[in-house]
Amino acid sequence: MPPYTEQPGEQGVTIADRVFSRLRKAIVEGQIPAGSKISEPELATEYGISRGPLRDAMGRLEACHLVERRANVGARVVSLSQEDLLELYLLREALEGMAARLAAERMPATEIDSLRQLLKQHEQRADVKDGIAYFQKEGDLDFHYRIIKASGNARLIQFLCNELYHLMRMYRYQFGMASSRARIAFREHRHIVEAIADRDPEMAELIMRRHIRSSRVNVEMLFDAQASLTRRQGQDLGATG
Amino acid sequence: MPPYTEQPGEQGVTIADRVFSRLRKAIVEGQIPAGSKISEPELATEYGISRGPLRDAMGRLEACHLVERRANVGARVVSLSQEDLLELYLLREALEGMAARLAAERMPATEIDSLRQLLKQHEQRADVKDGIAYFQKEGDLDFHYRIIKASGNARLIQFLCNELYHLMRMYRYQFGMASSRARIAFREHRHIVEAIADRDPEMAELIMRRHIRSSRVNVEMLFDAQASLTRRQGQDLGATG
DNA sequence: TGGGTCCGGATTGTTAACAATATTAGGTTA
DNA sequence: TAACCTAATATTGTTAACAATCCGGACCCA
Repeated sequence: MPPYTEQPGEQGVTIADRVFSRLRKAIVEGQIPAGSKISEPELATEYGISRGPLRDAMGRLEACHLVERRANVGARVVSLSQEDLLELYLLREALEGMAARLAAERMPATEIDSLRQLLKQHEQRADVKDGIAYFQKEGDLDFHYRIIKASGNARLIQFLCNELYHLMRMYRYQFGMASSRARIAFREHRHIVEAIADRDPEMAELIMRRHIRSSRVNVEMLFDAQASLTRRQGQDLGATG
Repeated sequence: MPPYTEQPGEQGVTIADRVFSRLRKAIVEGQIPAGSKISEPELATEYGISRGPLRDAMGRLEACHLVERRANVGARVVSLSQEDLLELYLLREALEGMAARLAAERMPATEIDSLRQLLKQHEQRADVKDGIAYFQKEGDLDFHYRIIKASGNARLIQFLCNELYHLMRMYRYQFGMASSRARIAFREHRHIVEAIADRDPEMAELIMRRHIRSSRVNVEMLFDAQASLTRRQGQDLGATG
């Protein structure tokens, strides 16, 4: 009875590949809590493998910033912070702005059509109530994913889609930032596509940057509201205690 | 007689740390040729270590894009291409533009002074003939390094200074792009510092982006000239052969 | 009671042997 | 002669045992 059985979406020829995918999913979705310590022997026996490929997988997780290691001490799942999320938004603003610029220069007309269809799908689902969550969760990422791919810049794609993508997903899972911005974001997406279709790189970059910056500001306000709320709660506790 | 003796600049507590630094240096400086295959047992015996920490080090080298691995096949030193270098310049344009923007917002006045002093040193050395090469080789990187650090964005710093920095150094070593642009580049550096001192983020980003784009265009022209040259040589060979 | 030192347990880093995979050379056949 | 199959070989992936390092608690001392 092998304790490790392959699951869909865990493609990869070597054990380290598969356990990497599996661990990444567990971390992103919070099954292994953020900030928690990871014991190598424990995980190894749990997955029914040896420590060798596990350490390999851990190294890759470290490379995409999902775990942090200290020599002779151990590894912890990365702990998410509000500051870090805001920093990530700045990175995305710069890089995805560039991606939009390049997409406007190079994206084939057929793919632009395909992108328009994607937005139409989003529009239909956005009418449904549950659809908003969907839109925020995966649809938005899908859209950005496509623009990045359309940039045709292998390094840009590699960095955003492999190294940062899962970290962003982790933030979405754990902070769960569904918001009233869904409709506004959707409209911004349409403007971006229009700029790309117009072959206007400057405009495409500008709108994409503003789009991401708006998301950032939105999140920032959310954090501020949260902070003032907890502060008030703290005061209440102080009064009653 | 241990075949492995620590060298300066190879700090790191674990064997994997040290061999990683050492391998990285060897690859960047071309002692291990670009595109060449890496044999694990060979390197392991050469460094007097086992394959375990070597594989660990290889994994990290892969993470910063200096080697490429294929399962059950092996690892090769990354082979540099002109297209890839041009892609890298686009990344830098986006990210270092953002870094300059942030630096203009946050860089302490004392550090701005220090940066001015650095430029003064460059100015003095730029007068010397050998100085131009120095300026192009390390001085330029130093300047950009400082701006990036001054951005205060940990992710930005991490990505540019750890993951991409050594790859850029590798390109400089192997393509050796000293050029007549040294003086122009120096003047652009001064403009960037002025914009930062003026606390003008827009301007700082704009100039930095133009600065990097100019480098990119310069390299592009160099490649074109090179290509037409080899093409002509090919024709000559065809005529004489 | 507070601080410091030392020891034991647990965890990580490292090693060498074992298993599985891909490449290459050689032979065979159409 | 060229294409294909087969087997040998070398390389990588994996495992389990060994060594080095760090963390926590007990003990001692001021």
